[in-house]
Amino acid sequence: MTAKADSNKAQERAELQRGRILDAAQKCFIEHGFHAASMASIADTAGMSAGLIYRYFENKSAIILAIVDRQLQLLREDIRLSRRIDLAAEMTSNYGRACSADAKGMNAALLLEISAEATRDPQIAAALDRYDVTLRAALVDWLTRDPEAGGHGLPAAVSPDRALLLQCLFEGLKLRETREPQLDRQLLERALHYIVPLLVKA
Amino acid sequence: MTAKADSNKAQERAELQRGRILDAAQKCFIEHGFHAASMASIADTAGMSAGLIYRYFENKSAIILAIVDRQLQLLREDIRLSRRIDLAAEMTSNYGRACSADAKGMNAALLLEISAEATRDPQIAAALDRYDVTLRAALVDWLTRDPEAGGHGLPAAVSPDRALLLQCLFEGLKLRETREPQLDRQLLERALHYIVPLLVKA
Amino acid sequence: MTAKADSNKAQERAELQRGRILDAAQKCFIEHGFHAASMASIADTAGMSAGLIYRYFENKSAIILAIVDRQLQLLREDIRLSRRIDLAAEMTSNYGRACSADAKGMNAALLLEISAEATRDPQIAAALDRYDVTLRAALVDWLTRDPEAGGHGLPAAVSPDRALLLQCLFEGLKLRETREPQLDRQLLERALHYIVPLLVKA
Amino acid sequence: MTAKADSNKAQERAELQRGRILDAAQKCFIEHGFHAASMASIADTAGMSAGLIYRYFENKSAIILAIVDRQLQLLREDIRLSRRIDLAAEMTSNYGRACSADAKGMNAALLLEISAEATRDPQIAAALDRYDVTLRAALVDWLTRDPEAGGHGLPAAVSPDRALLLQCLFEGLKLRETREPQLDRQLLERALHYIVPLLVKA
DNA sequence: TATGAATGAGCATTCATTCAT
DNA sequence: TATGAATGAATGCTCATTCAT
Repeated sequence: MTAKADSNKAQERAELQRGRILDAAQKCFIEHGFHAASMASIADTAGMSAGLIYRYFENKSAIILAIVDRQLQLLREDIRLSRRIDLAAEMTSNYGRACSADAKGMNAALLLEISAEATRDPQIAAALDRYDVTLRAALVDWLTRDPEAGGHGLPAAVSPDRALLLQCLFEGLKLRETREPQLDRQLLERALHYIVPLLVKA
Repeated sequence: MTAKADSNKAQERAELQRGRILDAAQKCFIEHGFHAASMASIADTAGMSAGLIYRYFENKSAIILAIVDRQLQLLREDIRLSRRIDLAAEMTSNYGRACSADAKGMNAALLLEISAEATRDPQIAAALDRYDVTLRAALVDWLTRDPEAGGHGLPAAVSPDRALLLQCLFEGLKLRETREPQLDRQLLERALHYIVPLLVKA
Repeated sequence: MTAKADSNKAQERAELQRGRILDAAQKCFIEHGFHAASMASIADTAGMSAGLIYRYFENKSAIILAIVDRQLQLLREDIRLSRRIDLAAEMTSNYGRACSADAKGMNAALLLEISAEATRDPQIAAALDRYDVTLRAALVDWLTRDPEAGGHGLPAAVSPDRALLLQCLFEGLKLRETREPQLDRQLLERALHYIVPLLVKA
Repeated sequence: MTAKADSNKAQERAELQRGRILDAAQKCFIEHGFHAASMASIADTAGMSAGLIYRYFENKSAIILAIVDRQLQLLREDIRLSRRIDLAAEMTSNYGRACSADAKGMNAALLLEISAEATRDPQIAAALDRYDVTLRAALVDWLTRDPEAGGHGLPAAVSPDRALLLQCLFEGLKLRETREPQLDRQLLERALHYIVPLLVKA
């Protein structure tokens, strides 16, 4: 089964290369923005020739889209709603994480770039929309579900309001991350510990 | 004093031209983003030649900066905190206003573009920061001030927390505008009428 | 009427520039072929920057198409069928004219390039087809028309055959031009003076 | 003699591979032209890797040259002049044959491509010239030779004229094939049956 | 003041060719 | 023998900016 093993190895390597490219691209996109980042700079950052990138991605748009998908996945994981958690504490500890230009990890600046680009690129808008819809549904479910099932037992009529507010708060906080990465954590924690309980309780 | 009159007239005209250019630029920036919008398209939209723009602005960056300044001014005027207003109602009615590509009025997409650009351009970051600081101070003052003076009489220890939350809410709402311009206003109003009082009351 | 005069002058200049570009392009296309000729080489030959070409032509294809149109126009003028002419003598004297890489004038090598490209590019094929149809119709008319009207009075049933043969001979001769530009003119004249009369006579 | 046998086998295999490559290349050249056809597409069509091609051909030019040689060989075989044949009928039945993109058989589009390229590439021009000279000599011989020896017994002074005309007719017809592959065969046959006898008879 | 022709650097992308495996 | 990853130069094209008019 050498052939099969070889094919596996090749695919593995391909996936590795795609990863290298995406990491580099993310760095560049954060540093310069989607449009201002050049393929040359991405190639340079990835330590490969510009031409090689096109073996792994059809074009620049495909890279952007892949980054968007990866970021939205991370964003989704940013809020874990399986059980009754201390959302305020979680949001506080998430604040500013990966705000620097590291390649992996959800990045606030990138969310802005994505959101801005979504107002023009329908594909990105669609990806964001998919994310929005799933997240909102998960929030509503989490708020409505019985406390014994890890939910908050809110009346179904109220949950959508609260879900919307939570989402706005969450995104407003992400935006703020880019402006005040050094924001006082105690202030933040106090504020969130005041408002979040009021949002998840009847 | 013909000379002085002429000079006044000239300056007036110059200011008018700058306005035309900024209006056109804003339209283009909203439609294509800062980097993708070309000077040619701005000139075209403004109904003048590309070369002429350079008589009024040193380069494209200068236009971007001027747009940022103008937008922040508008944003500042968007929230009037002189007296106790129904903030929830105001925020609801503001939602989606000027979301279309008209030149005047704060535009949500443009705020995103500006915020994204601020993570790279120090001058824009500084402008945003100036705006942030003023707004936060005004909020804190408004929350702390005596009710008789149009404030909410919150304890000075609490106001900063609430001000931060209000700002996050504002901005999260702005971001949401770009994603769900058709959001149900009744849902939005209900949600805001729930949360805003919790933020401005002790 | 300075405005009108200026506009005229500008258009005149634009037409002049287009001409310069087409001349340069033709030279390059003859020398390297449609695909191998680079925009840079065309710009260089035309003595202008590459970017400027795009003010006058949308893209490379548009230049190729313009060249094709110009060449077919010249080809059309190569055969004048208004009266009974000595076609053999005319074809002989046309042979090899403008075979060198000069910019103006029908060029045999370019006809080959055009014909080859027509097998792939539908727009070029359409242009060639238009040319073919008009030429064939003109030939048929010329052959069928009454001798008193400058025609050859051939029966209508025969003219299409002869027109086809004349066209093949004409194009075969063009192809030969590229292979034997130094072909003995006396040999050519003798041959044509033998066959052409047999083609235009009943 | 295992070594010798092995060597024979190897050479045989090499020749086979070269054939595969040429067939694929021809298909690609017809479809896209010499310059627009990529080595990758040739490799793909041949069902092998791009790198392997370079074991059998030094570079792309070498492939083009090999194709030219092979095509001229086929063209040479296309016209059998050993005996008095019905040339008109043969030309008619040949018309449009192999016009499709099959690998074997002379292809009209490819002849155009070759002829066009010959105006630039001296090696291709030389190959074409060799072909021209042989064909012309064969035609002259065929026309001059005694009818009893399968010729047409034309005076030696006339044969060169007729040979030239025949060649122009052949090639003009090849060019026409690319433009009117659906040309009415009856029209064509009638036309050729009129002109060919005039060319081979005194 | 105003134009728009002109430039030149930069962009995304392609492709013949090489080479480690 | 055969692969296909990798390179690097070249290509068509765009665009901020300048400048003669």
